[in-house]
Amino acid sequence: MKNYTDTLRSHNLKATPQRLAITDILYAHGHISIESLYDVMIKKFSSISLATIYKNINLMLENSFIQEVKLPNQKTVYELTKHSHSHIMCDRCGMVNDITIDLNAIVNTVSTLENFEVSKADLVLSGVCKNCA
Amino acid sequence: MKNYTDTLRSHNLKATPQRLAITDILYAHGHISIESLYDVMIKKFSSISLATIYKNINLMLENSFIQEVKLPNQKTVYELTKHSHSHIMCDRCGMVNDITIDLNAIVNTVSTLENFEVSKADLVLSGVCKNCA
DNA sequence: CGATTAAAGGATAAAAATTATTATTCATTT
DNA sequence: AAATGAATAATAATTTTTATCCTTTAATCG
Ligand SMILES: [Mn+2]
Ligand SMILES: [Mn+2]
Ligand SMILES: [Zn+2]
Ligand SMILES: [Zn+2]
Repeated sequence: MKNYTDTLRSHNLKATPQRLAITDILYAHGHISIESLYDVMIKKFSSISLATIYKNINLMLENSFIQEVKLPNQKTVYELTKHSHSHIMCDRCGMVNDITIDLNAIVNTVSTLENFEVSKADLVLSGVCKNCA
Repeated sequence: MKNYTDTLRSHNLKATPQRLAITDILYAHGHISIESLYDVMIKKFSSISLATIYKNINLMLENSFIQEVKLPNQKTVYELTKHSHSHIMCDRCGMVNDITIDLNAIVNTVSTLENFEVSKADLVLSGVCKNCA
């Protein structure tokens, strides 16, 4: 398991046990909601406050250490920041996975056609995963 | 201005003045948040309850009369259900506009490559609009 | 129409989610 | 090891959303 101490520090975040745990959990789960994160954290830190979760998640968001993924009909999930990518989400089991798609063609089309300077593309494809099919 | 009485009824919703107003506002604004919707409604119905807004929005969502659009870093907005489309959102002024893009190629690629049965694609391109550029 | 009835609205309380405050504890620097 | 600024836990406060209860009203039918 990777040690995120230096990564946290490089984002101007002190490497506390709680933050290292949050990071490990994000790494292990890929995508996780505040609620689930708290459920996992409380097992390691029996007296952790939900406010600590929120504060850290918000701080990490501000520092772009993590990013949020808003999903249709489901709670927002968070993940460690990685290369730009899209998501598939299963309506049956709730699974969320990364997918890498080239959206350049679309971005270029919109840029010129709409005269809109695109800086980010958030795409979520929902449907039924292979396990649930 | 279109009269939505029959449209509401066809979705099994009684055509009350409040609902007709909500519908008109959605039509006029295109995309609107709960908060803004309430601000506009209170001008017409000085004693309307925020709960009525929520109840109606949730009902209309269930009946697919309207749909919600989740946006990065901004509050969820709602719009009248129309043909499937994507959105551009300006990070400066908050503008949200519809765009029509053919995502079939992408959907097909993902379907086969990931063995995932796609039923919906939610795409939001954020950046800077022409007015703010 | 005018009565009937199921549904909707308004007021309000309650619950859930998020943010703010503050004393205490801890990570980092010296 | 001590100092210090930041993070945590506990808690309160705020915001957002849903539930309840009673009144009002839209739709139906004679
Ligand atoms: Mn992801
Ligand atoms: Mn739209
Ligand atoms: Zn599934
Ligand atoms: Zn703009």
